[in-house]
Amino acid sequence: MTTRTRRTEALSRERIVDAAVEVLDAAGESGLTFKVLTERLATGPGAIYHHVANKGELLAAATDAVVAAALAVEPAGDAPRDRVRAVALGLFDAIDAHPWVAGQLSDSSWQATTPHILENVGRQVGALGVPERDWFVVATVLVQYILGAAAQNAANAHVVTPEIDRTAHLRALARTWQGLDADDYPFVRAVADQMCDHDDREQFLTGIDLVVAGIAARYAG
Amino acid sequence: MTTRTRRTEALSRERIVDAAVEVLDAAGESGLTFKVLTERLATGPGAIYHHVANKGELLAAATDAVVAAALAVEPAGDAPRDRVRAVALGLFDAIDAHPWVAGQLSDSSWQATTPHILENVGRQVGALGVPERDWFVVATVLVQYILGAAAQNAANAHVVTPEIDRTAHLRALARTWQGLDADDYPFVRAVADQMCDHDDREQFLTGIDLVVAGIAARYAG
DNA sequence: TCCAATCTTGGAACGACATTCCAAACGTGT
DNA sequence: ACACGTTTGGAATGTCGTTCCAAGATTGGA
Repeated sequence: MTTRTRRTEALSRERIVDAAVEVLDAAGESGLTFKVLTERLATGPGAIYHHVANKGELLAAATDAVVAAALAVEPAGDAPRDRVRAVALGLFDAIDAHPWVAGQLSDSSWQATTPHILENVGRQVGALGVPERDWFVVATVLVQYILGAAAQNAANAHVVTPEIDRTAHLRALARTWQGLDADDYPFVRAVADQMCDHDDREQFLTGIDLVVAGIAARYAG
Repeated sequence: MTTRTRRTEALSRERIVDAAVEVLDAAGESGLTFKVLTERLATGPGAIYHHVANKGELLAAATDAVVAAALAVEPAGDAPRDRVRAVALGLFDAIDAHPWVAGQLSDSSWQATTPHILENVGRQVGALGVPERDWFVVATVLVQYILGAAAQNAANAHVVTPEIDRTAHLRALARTWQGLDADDYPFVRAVADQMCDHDDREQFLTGIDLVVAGIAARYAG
């Protein structure tokens, strides 16, 4: 027999990443420091650095853990449109629940996760009637929209922690938009009220449907 | 007369933001420190803090400056589709030239720039045949795709500074994708070659066309 | 069972950073 | 010429990521 148990549960890369995710969820990206991590794991910095190269790698691993969990659930539904929606919503909700993930999307180190996402989205693309030579372009466009919309939603949601404040915040923002210069911002002033009433998830799904409709239109018989 | 000239050109918020943009372009987000900023402006930290609240505000102001410059050019062309493409490409190229902007998109402090972008994109939406009650949803979807695609492109481009390395890097990445598990990643393996040959700008425009096509399909006749 | 080789741990120390504080220098209005 | 508010720049502070090293724990072989 090789290893049984230790006095305290053994420190491992997985345990460190799990703790990092919990800290990030609770305190955001700026809340993840080696100080709180050592306190939570009851150890020292040196021990952590023995399992993780640096903070960037830790952030990337945490991001990967969240994304992998979101992609683990099989998309339900028969129609390719429904399956695309399911995968997209899974990612959207994951980033909404872990807003710090959005900040990692523009960092290059996380790009190891890209194939994982592309695979899950891409599988639905073929069923959508797209010829194989356009698979990459179409799947990538979908991924770009999904991650872009999720990231911006996370940025908006980041402002208001308590759920109740959302309405008040949107109302205040709408007033700001209404107060913009009438010559410079006619469009923004016109849609200020719509912004106030919109639902983030519904809006996201509308975007997915729009892109899917564009794909269907282009590759229709 | 109030102020004429000083020994050295007076320090101002604008001069600080301009210097910050130059440093960010040259050294990236991690390269912008108060040390290099004080050296470049030949002053001390206290002087800078008298014009700027903190580093976050400075980053937001730099982002705003870049975005505002990109939106300043009037979109040419008659067809709404061409005008949408012009605005989108302007933002895409701006973020491509200043990759650090992508990292700010998921930060909430920059959101003061959102109306500016939404206005320029939204103006084209009405001409696309979208009824006024859907203006906000459709315009927002477009903005989300534009910023999401540009951000991911910036993340990819960030890896390779010299232009020549791009081909080699893509080829190596394609080999990695080919080597993935055949059962878990059939789609990614199938599109690895397409990924290798694609052009970023062209791919981006295809995405724009796809979304515009979806809009046209939904609101046709 | 004991020993040496190796892996793992955690605390101390370091350099870089954002930010604050303050005293001197500057310009303005009287 | 004088007093007052503004602007400046350097010194000082606390936090952070990271490195280093000596002690502790574990493993495989004699």
